[in-house]
Amino acid sequence: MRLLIAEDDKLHRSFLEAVARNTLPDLDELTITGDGADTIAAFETEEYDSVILDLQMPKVTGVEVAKYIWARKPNTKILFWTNYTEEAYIRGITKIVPGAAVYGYILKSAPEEQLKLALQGVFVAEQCVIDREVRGVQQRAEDRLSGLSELEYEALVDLCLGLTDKTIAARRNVSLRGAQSRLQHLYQKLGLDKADIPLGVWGPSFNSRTRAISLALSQGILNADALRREEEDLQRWLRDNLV
Amino acid sequence: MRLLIAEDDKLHRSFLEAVARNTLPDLDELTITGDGADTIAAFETEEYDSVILDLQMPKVTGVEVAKYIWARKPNTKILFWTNYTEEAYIRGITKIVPGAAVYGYILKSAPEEQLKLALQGVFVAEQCVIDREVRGVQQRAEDRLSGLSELEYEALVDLCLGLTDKTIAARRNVSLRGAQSRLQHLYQKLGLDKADIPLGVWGPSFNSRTRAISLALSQGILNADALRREEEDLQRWLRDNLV
DNA sequence: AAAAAAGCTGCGGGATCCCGCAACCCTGCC
DNA sequence: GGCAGGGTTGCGGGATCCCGCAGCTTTTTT
Repeated sequence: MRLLIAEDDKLHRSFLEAVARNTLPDLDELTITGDGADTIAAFETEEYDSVILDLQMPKVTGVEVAKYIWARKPNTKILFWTNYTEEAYIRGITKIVPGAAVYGYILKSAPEEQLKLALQGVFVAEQCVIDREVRGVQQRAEDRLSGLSELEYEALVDLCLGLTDKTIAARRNVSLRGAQSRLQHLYQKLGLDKADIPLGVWGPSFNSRTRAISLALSQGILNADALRREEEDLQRWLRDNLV
Repeated sequence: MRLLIAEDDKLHRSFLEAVARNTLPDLDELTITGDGADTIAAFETEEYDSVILDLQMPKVTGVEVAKYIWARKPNTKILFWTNYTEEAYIRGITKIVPGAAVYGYILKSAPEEQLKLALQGVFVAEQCVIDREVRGVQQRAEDRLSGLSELEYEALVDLCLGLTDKTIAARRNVSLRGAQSRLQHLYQKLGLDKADIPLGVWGPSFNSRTRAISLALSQGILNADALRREEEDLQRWLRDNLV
């Protein structure tokens, strides 16, 4: 068994190494990398069947690394190991996980015992091991009443990047009204129409557009990391469409 | 010497404990807490002259804890120990540090050697020890050309919370035009007028209001944590001003 | 004391946003 | 076939936002 560990915090790194070494008896080879780019580089020169991935790494996210890995070797077993249960990450992962891949999702705050179980479950028994909390978020995201549809999520991203309605329309290939319509649905889903809005005497207290961002952030649907990644996509698109 | 360590990640917790124990010879008492509320509780029952604070803790931030501590015992020595150099935190801290307090600011990513030096510097020699990187951010924030003034920062916060111009005006006790004027300056400072904006054929690509949020987040002027705290202030204000 | 800088304010107007209404696709289902 | 549901589109209008211009006060600088 050949294991690759990608984690930028050195403490967690050595901790993971220690636990892996005495939980996985048939560990032949172990490599450790500190950021996304290194991880991909390592994966290019060597063969690994198992990977532990920290999601928030400088420059290249864990999600992107996973995407890269699965694009090449879809049967690589990946254990995601992260701090928070941000919906943005979970959404990103469930979008790229190939049909019958083996993977796990565990929180850094989980007790060591759980980590050991996850290691064995994913890498030895080849099961999917998803943390309870994470599973909860996943459920909610799939629920089409409380969760956002893919279209609404796209709209949210564009909104948070600071685009105008017109630009959103152009980017997503819909009419102006179409873009506005998506935003409208987004507002509803986020609960912007609800009594959530305490009307003062000065009319409505909130600006839907910016309030939507605020809500999305506080509910963990989006985070700064995810936004940074989306910003790059946007810049690429802008370059290609300057006309 | 009585030391209090507040840190939610258990790995970092034990690491800190180990380093503190063999760097500070005259350590009489050592308490460790895992979140902000506990920290404050501990501080209420016992006396401590030195504290190590993680900034991002669940519920009550390190900044708030520091505020509490310094409000009672201004000569408590505090070492802030955190992951990132978010301007929001730095701004929060420099706002509450009492005149001649002894404190330090060090990054989790710093080598162990630096941590040891900081421990001794702050707790023994009673110097202020500020990490280079952090110092850089601090400088820029104080620079009135690149940094935001307190007023502009307030406007940014209100903007990010999703308020309308009208509500901002009411909250900050200025006229409607006054609020808009602040926003206008904010946009300038953030570089929203610059060539940063690649005009497509569809006119301007960005909505100033939302783009400002995007920029502020990506530049680390604000973060989700800081916003959550501000949201609470806002809710309080809303309650008091429903007329 | 004079000059400069920073901030607040009213006015006005063009651009943008938000959204109800109605019509028109599709797709899937009875 | 019929029919409901999700998504898109055009139209129209009221609310909001953005900002230049000009005048005012306050603070800081010279």
